[in-house]
Amino acid sequence: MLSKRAKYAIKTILYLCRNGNNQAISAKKIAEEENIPYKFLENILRELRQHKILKSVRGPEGGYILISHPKDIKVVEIVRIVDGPIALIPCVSENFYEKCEECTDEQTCQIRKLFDELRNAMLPIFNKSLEELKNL
Amino acid sequence: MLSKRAKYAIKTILYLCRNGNNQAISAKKIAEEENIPYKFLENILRELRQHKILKSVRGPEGGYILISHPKDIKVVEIVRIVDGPIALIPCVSENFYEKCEECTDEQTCQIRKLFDELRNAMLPIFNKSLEELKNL
DNA sequence: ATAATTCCTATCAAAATAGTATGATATATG
DNA sequence: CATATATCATACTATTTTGATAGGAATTAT
Repeated sequence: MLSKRAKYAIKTILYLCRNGNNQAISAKKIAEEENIPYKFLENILRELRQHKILKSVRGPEGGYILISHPKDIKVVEIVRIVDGPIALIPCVSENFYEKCEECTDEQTCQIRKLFDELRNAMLPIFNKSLEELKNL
Repeated sequence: MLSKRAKYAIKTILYLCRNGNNQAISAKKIAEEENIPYKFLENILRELRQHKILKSVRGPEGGYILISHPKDIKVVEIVRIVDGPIALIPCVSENFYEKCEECTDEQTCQIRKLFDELRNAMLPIFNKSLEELKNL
């Protein structure tokens, strides 16, 4: 399952997309409009800023602004930042690889092969840009 | 992520496949051979039995036997029994549908559209039979 | 009778998830 | 400069899910 954190993150970025990236939009406003718990959103926004998805402006009239154009932000980036791996088992993850404890031979593991296929099927969907998502 | 429960379940069924479905195989043996905690496995086996994936024989020389031929058992069945929905958000699940709390309009929700596409991309992979999985 | 097994319910511990609290820091504006 | 409005940072808490264990009852081949 996608975490609420990730869902909120995507919603937030979609919201920022819709509102142009000229002026900063405050966490408060995003929280109200998108129905996201304010303090929880703050955490998410900080994480997105630290990963250079958006930048912040402090003080009154401050808020958050997307760094890149929506066409250059992929859904997969957001999900990886917030939720971690796309793959459903860690031994087929590109970005968060981990060996399975009990697995004796990765090369012949049938479960691994299946979930590798699965990951490859999922990736093209996750690779869509926020621009494409907006126009779905 | 796939739960260990689901992974153990698939491994168990693959093990039963390999050993033919003539004679019952005990939980003890499966646990040892496949490195699954015995008591945890018992729970999983019971669930699979209750869902008619396998049948049990009690007493000495007892154990578990697959009910159907591996070609007639789909990975997706096992995952749904053990882990629940395939879809990453509940509002696009066929078998475990739930409305998203905050969503105002499902028809226009872009996140929903994306995860519906995702689910449709995942399904063909999950629909493989255990027989196919064995021969991957 | 015995031992090997499934069957069942309850319980537990650890980890992940979702959210809250508190307060420091920065800054536009009057 | 004072104030109000923001972000920034860390730590905490509550709830749910996951992974596993405990203890014993019921069944049955030998």
